[in-house]
Amino acid sequence: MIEQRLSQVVTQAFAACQEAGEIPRTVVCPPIHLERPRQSAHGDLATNIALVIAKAAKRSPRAIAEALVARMPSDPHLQGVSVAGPGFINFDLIPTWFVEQLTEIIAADQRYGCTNIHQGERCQVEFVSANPTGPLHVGHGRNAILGDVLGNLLAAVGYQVTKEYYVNDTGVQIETLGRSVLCRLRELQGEKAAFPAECYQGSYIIDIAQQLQGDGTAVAWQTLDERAQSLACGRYAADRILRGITDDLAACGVVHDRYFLESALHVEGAIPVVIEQLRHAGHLYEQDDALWFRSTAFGDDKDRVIRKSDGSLTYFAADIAYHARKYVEGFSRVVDVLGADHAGYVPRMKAVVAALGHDAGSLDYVLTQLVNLTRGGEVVSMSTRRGEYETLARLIAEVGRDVTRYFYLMRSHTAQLDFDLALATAQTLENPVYYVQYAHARICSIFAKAEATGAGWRQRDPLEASQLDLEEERALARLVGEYPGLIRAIAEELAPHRLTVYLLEVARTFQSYYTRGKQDPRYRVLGQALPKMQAKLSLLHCLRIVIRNGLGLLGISAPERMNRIEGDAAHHD
RNA sequence: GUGCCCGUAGCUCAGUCGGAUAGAGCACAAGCCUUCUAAGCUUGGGGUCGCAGGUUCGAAUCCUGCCGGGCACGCCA
Repeated sequence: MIEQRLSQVVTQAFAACQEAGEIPRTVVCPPIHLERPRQSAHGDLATNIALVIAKAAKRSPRAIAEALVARMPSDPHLQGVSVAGPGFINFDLIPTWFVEQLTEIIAADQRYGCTNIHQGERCQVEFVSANPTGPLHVGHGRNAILGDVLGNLLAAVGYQVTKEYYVNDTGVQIETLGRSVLCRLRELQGEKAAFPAECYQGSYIIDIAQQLQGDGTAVAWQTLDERAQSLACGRYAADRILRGITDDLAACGVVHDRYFLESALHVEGAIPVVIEQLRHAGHLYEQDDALWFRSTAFGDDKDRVIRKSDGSLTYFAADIAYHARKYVEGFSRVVDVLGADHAGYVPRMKAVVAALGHDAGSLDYVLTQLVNLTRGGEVVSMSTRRGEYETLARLIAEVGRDVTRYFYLMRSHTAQLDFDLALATAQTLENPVYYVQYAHARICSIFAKAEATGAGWRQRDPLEASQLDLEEERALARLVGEYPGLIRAIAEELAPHRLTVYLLEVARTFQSYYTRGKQDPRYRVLGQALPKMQAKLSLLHCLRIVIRNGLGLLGISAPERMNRIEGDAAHHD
């Protein structure tokens, strides 16, 4: 907030310098980058603009900085501006600069951090989209949580977001699924045959076969021929598995707005239509009896087959129609969250979007790297074939929703993630998610106490700036003021892990401040003269808002009290 | 072989658009509870930012080449 204000001040100074001929008119004013210097001696905020434009302006950075400072309009929040080092401009703020900001935070409340910069734009986030041939495993979990939070973040900057799951409910894999179930069914009926190696080996297939037999469905299908039975089994199993997936996702707090079935594309006849469209635009050609899409014209490594020489369509063909449909539906921005093993798919899909006449930049791919699930240092196998993998459902049951989500979000999605179950469960006391939640609970507890003593927080009272005179309080105020800018940046970069880093810093700064109250009464909130307590409570309320809203975007609860965990008693010996 | 991701403290990882003396947690060492939750806090040790060049006022960050780990390279999905 203060950053916006100061960047305007700098922009005005820049314009004034150009007016005065101190900066050539050919130099474009870059985005003003204001940062919090590591050392307090370097002011409250600093900008490097003079260093950035020095070369283009053909003047020394220091000279430019001096000129900018000389022509800088005054601002009531500034008490000093200086040029330092190679040409940084350091800003010293008046001690009470943050008061308006706190007032604004309290007024914005639940909406604090949300902006409307993308108002009126529709965005679709497609994620999970796992084939309904088996339960979700921990790799899908990362995709699910990341996609869910990206959706929340994009909504926070104004997009009208739709969270979507694309279901491949046709094709080879569903046929294999049907055959797998049918084979297990035959086994249950006493037939003796080796279970095919290419079929799904997991025990859930047997469960489905048992259910089929148990509810009499299998009997009704006995009049059908082999292929029809297999197809029926496939549909039945896919439907059941998809329902299981939906349940597992719900257990993680992930709910999609829509499940879009691939079969719907076939029913609509959407694929021939989009093929015609591409052919018309000259992006297709026939070769070796197959139909090709000239994706190399848009930067792909090689052209891609849409219709195989045997006349059948590729998976890619359906996906083209699916993506074309997204734009027809009115989404101006599309985000697909995929596993990194599908990275090779990105150039051809962007090529499709471009070939259809859209900006390829409107389609973003977020690729999640591998998740290594370990338990006490040992890698847990995730082979679907052998059916030994660790399911997401089991992870949630064992670790819990909040911890699971936080762990997935803690690391950049561009890096592989080691998810240590032993750490997530056994070391709950040092778990960062509890640390952040605890900060929230502690603040709530202080408010409850204030209420109980009859001197509760009165929101309507004006905040008296002079009452917040501690350095730590200014640091906290500055931190919560950075929140909206951070959300904007994170939504732009599609990098939610930065929010966990930020929340941890907020929690840490608060915990440190809080604990000083044990020794130093000035740091205590309760028991102060009324105006001071009111001011401190207002600050704490802002902290509470930021933690609550931040955790909310992450889909993690912000409890008002934390129940003690067994084993903590050791600390009191 | 080609493309993408990763390499930062003993371990797990942050590090924004190139910025001032590279950070946190865990682990280790020493302290702090009559008071708003000690699930906490304070202090300390610990670094060839994989290696070598380059770009420039300045590089963990950008470029090139290597080394190491992962993933992908189909008329499969």
